[in-house]
Amino acid sequence: MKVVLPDQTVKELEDGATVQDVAASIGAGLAKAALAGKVNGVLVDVTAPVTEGALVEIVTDRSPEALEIMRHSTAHIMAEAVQLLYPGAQIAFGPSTEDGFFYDFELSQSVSTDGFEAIEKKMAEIVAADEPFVREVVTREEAEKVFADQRFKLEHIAELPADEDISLYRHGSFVDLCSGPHVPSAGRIGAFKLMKVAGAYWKGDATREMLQRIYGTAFFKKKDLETYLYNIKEAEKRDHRKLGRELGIYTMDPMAGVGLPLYLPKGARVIRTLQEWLRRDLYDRGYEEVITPHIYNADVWKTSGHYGYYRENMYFFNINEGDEENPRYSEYGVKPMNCPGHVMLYKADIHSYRDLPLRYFEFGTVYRHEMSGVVHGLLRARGFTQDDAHVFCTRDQVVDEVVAILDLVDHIMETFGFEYEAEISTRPEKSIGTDDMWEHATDALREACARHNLEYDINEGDGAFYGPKIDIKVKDALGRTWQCSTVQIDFNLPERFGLTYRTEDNTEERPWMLHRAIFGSIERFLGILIEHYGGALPLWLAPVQVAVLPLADRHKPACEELVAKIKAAGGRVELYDHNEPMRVKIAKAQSQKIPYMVVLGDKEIENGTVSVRDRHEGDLGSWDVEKLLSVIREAAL
RNA sequence: GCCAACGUGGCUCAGUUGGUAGAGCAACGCACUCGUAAUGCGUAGGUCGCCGGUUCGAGUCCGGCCGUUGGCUCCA
Repeated sequence: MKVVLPDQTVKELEDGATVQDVAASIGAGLAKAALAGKVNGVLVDVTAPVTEGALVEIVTDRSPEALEIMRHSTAHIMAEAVQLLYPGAQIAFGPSTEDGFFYDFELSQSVSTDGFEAIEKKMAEIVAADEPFVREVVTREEAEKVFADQRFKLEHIAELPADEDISLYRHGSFVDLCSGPHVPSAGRIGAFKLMKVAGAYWKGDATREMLQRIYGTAFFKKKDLETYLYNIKEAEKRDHRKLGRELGIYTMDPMAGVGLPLYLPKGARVIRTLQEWLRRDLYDRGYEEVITPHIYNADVWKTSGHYGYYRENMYFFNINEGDEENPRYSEYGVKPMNCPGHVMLYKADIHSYRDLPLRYFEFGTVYRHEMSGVVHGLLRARGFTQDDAHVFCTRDQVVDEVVAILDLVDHIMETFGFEYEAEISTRPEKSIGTDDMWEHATDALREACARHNLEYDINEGDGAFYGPKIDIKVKDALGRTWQCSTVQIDFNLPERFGLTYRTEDNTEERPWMLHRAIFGSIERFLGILIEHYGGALPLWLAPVQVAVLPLADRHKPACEELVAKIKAAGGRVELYDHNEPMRVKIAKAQSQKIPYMVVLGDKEIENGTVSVRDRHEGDLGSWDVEKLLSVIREAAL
């Protein structure tokens, strides 16, 4: 059984304590009450009968686990309220999640957020009534009887192992198939709030019925809920779509088509700066830049296999290469990836083992016809630019190359202060290549991670059909994780395009091919950066680094001179020459998150100084012009 | 693609039970020439996403389409 105790008490007990230990620690009376589920602030599971000397698994009330239990119970109470308010509701699953819980329903009439108030009110009544959660263990036949009118539950029961006991939790009028644990009674539920409704497929299967999912959250303390809601509001202020517009980064025009962002001058500046920054690093690391076409004859896609497998997600078109009288149509496809181009470049020459590894990189803009429902600002667009590279090497060089890529990932993520997680995806069921190749490749990825002291999760069977991969995921301001960097081994394209190299022994060998991207999509990475920094990009990356603010019209000529000097120092600068009071100019520059605002008035012009304001620190006082210029020079690439 | 909600000037939003569109910011003009987060006055700007229906009359009600948002599924 599981007991949730106050944090302080837990410190004195270890897992595996007996009921007597708990009693000794918190006092016999309290323990007895606690184990009976009657002490406020002490959650007690009801999964097992209390017997003297029984082993107790102890969980602190501040532990995530206690919160999870309580949230799951809140989900049950929500489902109870929904069943009372929407008679005939079919219930599906209702687990706790990272920041709350949800429950899936099939209802005769759809719920919208307008219905939340009524549900929350009903939930509050249920909590006030404080009825106990009661666990029951039943046979399959009994369970089928209980859930005779719940088709999703019946389906689920049928899938449970025949010999296994089935546990139910009853609460008030509500009963659900559930392994628990739960709080002892509804009164233990803390502050809760319903958050949103969404559609979700039964069992996550797109071919099954769409259910209505209600999301909510709960905390032990009202204050924690309020903090949570406040944090969401703060995170919304960082939304890259909102900031992207406010800061003049990009825009979307519905006429252009879904998921096709147009980059405004400031957005273009940032993207080009990011590219230039990375380009220099890549040259240092032995990469060579290449440029390949945006469209290819369909034959390329037939050879690569995309024509067969990913046709639906590509943009194909026909063009008349003859004339009106004798039309001769050729089919072309816009590239959804850069690999075939790099493969063709490899094929343009014969290669010796001495050439390897060969590292081609390209800022390649690709177009993928993503499903309409998934596009999301810059984070998931239909057109985007990959910082794509392909490494052609020998079998023995794979580990070193992957290590080098992980080094690069580390350097980039560290520069921006991103925390990231790594995942290795292994061989899926449908895949090509030999066992030996998969084993060697997957081991190479593991070894590279080990050498790099990079911890990773294994995503069994989630590799691409053509090879295993390491994915690197970073978290955005709203806690969502986005895949950025990826390292993939490809058994497919070298084979399909017939790539070879000459070995030391003058035999022909197939090179190994690695795909890798660090930003993944430069535009997506920019979106994540905007949210990460709340729009206040670091000085070296900011589209405008300095705003020059004349105090009055007569100071404009001096300001123009300063602007020229900053430009000459490699700085990006804007002159705020509207006739507005200084506070207005400051406010505007501040809301544009410009790193430095420099004010020129009579005093500064006379002394040859500038008055500098930092977007975070505020007024920095007087600087020599030269000091400002050296800061700018330092930030230049 | 699926479910739901939403769609009013460049942006943020108001518009009562259907009676013929309004504010702030931004823009433009004038005044103010200003010392660190938003000066005053004025001008201009909208076939209320598109198409169809109901009605004497539709921003408002109904249907279809397009788009946006939140999720689900997907992401070579």
